[in-house]
Amino acid sequence: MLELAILGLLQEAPMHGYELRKELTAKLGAIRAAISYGSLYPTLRRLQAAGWITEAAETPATAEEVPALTSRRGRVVYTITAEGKERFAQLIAQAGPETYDDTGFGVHFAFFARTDQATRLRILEGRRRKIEERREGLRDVLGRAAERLDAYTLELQRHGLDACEREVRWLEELIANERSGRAPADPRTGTADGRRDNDSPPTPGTSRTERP
Amino acid sequence: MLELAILGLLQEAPMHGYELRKELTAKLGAIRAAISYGSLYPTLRRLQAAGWITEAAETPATAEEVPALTSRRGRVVYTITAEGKERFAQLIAQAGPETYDDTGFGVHFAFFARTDQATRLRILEGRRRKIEERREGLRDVLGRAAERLDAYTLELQRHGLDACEREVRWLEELIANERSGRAPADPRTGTADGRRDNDSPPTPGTSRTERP
DNA sequence: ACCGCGATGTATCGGACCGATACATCGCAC
DNA sequence: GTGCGATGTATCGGTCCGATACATCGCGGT
Repeated sequence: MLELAILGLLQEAPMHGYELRKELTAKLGAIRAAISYGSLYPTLRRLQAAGWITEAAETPATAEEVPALTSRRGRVVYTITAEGKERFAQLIAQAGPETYDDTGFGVHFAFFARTDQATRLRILEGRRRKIEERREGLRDVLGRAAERLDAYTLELQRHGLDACEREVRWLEELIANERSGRAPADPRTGTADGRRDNDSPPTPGTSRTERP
Repeated sequence: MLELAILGLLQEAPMHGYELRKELTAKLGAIRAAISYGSLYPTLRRLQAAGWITEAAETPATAEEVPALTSRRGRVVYTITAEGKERFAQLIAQAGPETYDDTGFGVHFAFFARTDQATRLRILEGRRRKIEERREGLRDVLGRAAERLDAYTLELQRHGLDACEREVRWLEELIANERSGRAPADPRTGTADGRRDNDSPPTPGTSRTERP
């Protein structure tokens, strides 16, 4: 999963580790707390060994100019390679079971702007199916095994069930949006989106159900 | 986390691995998919080594009786020890930072029936604080960095923000419930904390906001 | 003039947990 | 009588996290 996220982010710009982590946190903040360096750096090493990215020590340009003064330590900048871009496309397109778990889905979704519509649809539907299964499991427990569990456990299940139902509804909206008419596209690619004010708003479903 | 969950479950009854996994899945179904045997068995071994639990091969009672016929393979039954119960109480009471992340909180909450009220309150408030921080982070991104992100990523953040707000509200209810007397509002169970077993722990709040 | 301190930055290590896999038994339906 | 799904125990490689260590930079306080 980290591999996919890194490849996706480096496609926007070369970055060094610290920066990468910040961008990762900003992009995936909704689904995971913060990527640990304990996973980030080994993964970067792995990607480099595989040839998907290259790492280059940041040179302060014209090394002749400023020899050792303010020596500009470290700062390894990572750049994605052509093979890396291929790898990213492949990872995006092929959907394993892990594509539909919480983290996997979140990462895939975060890069939907780089994903073709058919794949987007496939992933959204796969996710919906998975959440529906979880929902049924919770309903079963709440129905059949309710008296075996204490009130707190039951409340936890209810809260989880609620979250499932809500997510299914959210996914339904996204799927409907994806099917009828085109979807919100990355403004940078210029496709299907000129202004984003009130004309064919690219924002997916209006899931803003305000509290009464 | 697994350690805590196993200790908690074995306090209700001795079990063998397969059973333990099923109960674990039923109890924690709202927060994690299913515990892997790849974590369960090593953890059981670890707990046994530490003396928190004992394992005993299931004997078909009166081994003399039925010697080798239908030989009743395997089936190692795990039982919690007195030290294990102490360990459980200690783990429940002491709250580290991991107590407030998604999984940690879920597990702690699932055993609130075995947790004293002061600790419950502390955990609920810690969780609320953590979620509020996550919420602020998401608001920041949606406010400040909105134009740097594509529509899908933004939608993901919005959905996450929505979930945060919802959980904070849920926690508020639970906290209020926990504070004002012990036994909340649900079904009239009469005595709140009089009888101690697994019979009728204080039922948490009615967060059942039905959808029209 | 000096110092601390928080942000920036790279990196490793042990441990928790998962997914795949292997293997054996039981009851039951075909 | 045979396959097949549920029950049941167990290991292995790999991903990721949390703690930790260490170094530099710019800034404000004294």
